[in-house]
Amino acid sequence: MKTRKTPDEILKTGAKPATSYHHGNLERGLIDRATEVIANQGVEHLTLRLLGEELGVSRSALYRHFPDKQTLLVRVAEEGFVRFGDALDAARASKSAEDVFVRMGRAYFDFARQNPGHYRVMFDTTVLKKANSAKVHAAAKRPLACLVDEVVKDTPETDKDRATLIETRVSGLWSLLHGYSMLAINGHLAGTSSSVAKSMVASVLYLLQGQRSSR
Amino acid sequence: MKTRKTPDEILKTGAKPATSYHHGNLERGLIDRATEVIANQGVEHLTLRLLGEELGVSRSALYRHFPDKQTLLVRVAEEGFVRFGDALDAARASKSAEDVFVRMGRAYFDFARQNPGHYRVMFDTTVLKKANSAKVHAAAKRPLACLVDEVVKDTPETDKDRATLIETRVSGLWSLLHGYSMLAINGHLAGTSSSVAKSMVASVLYLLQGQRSSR
DNA sequence: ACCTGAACACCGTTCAAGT
DNA sequence: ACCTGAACACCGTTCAAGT
Repeated sequence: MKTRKTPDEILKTGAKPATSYHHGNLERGLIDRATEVIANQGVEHLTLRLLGEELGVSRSALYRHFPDKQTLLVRVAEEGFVRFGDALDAARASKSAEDVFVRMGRAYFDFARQNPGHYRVMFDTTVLKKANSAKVHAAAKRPLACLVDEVVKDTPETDKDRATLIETRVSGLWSLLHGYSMLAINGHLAGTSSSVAKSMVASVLYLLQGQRSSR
Repeated sequence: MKTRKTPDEILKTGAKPATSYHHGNLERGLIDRATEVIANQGVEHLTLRLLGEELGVSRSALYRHFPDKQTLLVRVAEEGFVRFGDALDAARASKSAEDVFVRMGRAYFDFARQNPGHYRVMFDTTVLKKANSAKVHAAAKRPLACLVDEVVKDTPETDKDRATLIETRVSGLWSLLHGYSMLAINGHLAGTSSSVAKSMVASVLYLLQGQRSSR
């Protein structure tokens, strides 16, 4: 357990981890290993002692790179938001407007299910609440901005009270996707992985249909 | 801080808490106080030491009534599910079918916002996952059963693949409500309390409209 | 500049001992 | 039967000391 390292890790961190960490890659190693532990066992099982042990480093070595454990988690969340934003952004390349929302819905849901550790840390209150890092807050805005952009495009300018309608549409879509993601991650949704995904897509289309009928 | 007690608490637990706990009301006191702490400060701030201190009892007194801390949390969740089920059930008394879903949506959302501590513990994975209490699992089923019942009523029997449609409709409504609840609790939704509630109701109606159009 | 290792103040849990 | 208080094995964090 103590020296469990995949070939990839050894490659990444150098052949002599105990000394190579003197050259500045411990920070990277801490983030990567923390991400793995969170994904596999959940945030609550991440301890600095275990982290140090697995990287072949003292348990207080972290403090040379981060003010505290919380800040390490903020960094994990930040990288999650960037990847999440990329995934949502990539899903926007589509022809029909309807297809965009289905693709974004799938991208959202897939990211959450494939990166449950990341997703939980990203939307956990305690981690982001008092994070004074401007970077993480900027990164957190981008995924939502993708959703907002597409809703704006899909909402005619002729509408009276257009701003309110847009806000309602965005919060509705986001809530639906966040709800499906959280319930799926926490094992509350019965059925196979693909049947749940089908339900999710159907629900996005149902909601979209209702939203559009109000135009 | 150590002996902070409201008049209500003293009334509930007796005038001489240190001795009255010998008569079997410590279990009740632990659950009530834990509920308050979780609601006000979150689960992560609940410690057995603080709990004992505030109830005027040793930190290990809990173990006479619960196997461990986790089981106390399960009891808190269990009582939450009962009250949650009651709230949803009460919302079902209505004339139009459409109104039922709006009322249930409001009841769901209001419960979550008024009992954020309870709601988080109830849907937190780590608490319920390994809870071997049959009671809590039964209590957890009732709120969802309310939603299922109304969807069943609202889905014509003539439908082909009716079971799948019902499952999709239920998971959609539940995800929408859970998403709105969690995002609101965690402070991710902008706007006033009532404007967010309006958006939530509008989204429920949008989703419902889409679901019904597929009949 | 970067890491170690002992120390500190916490935590949940156990258990012999008190009443 | 119910609770105490010391003890144990953990935890995050600090800091003087090593290289």
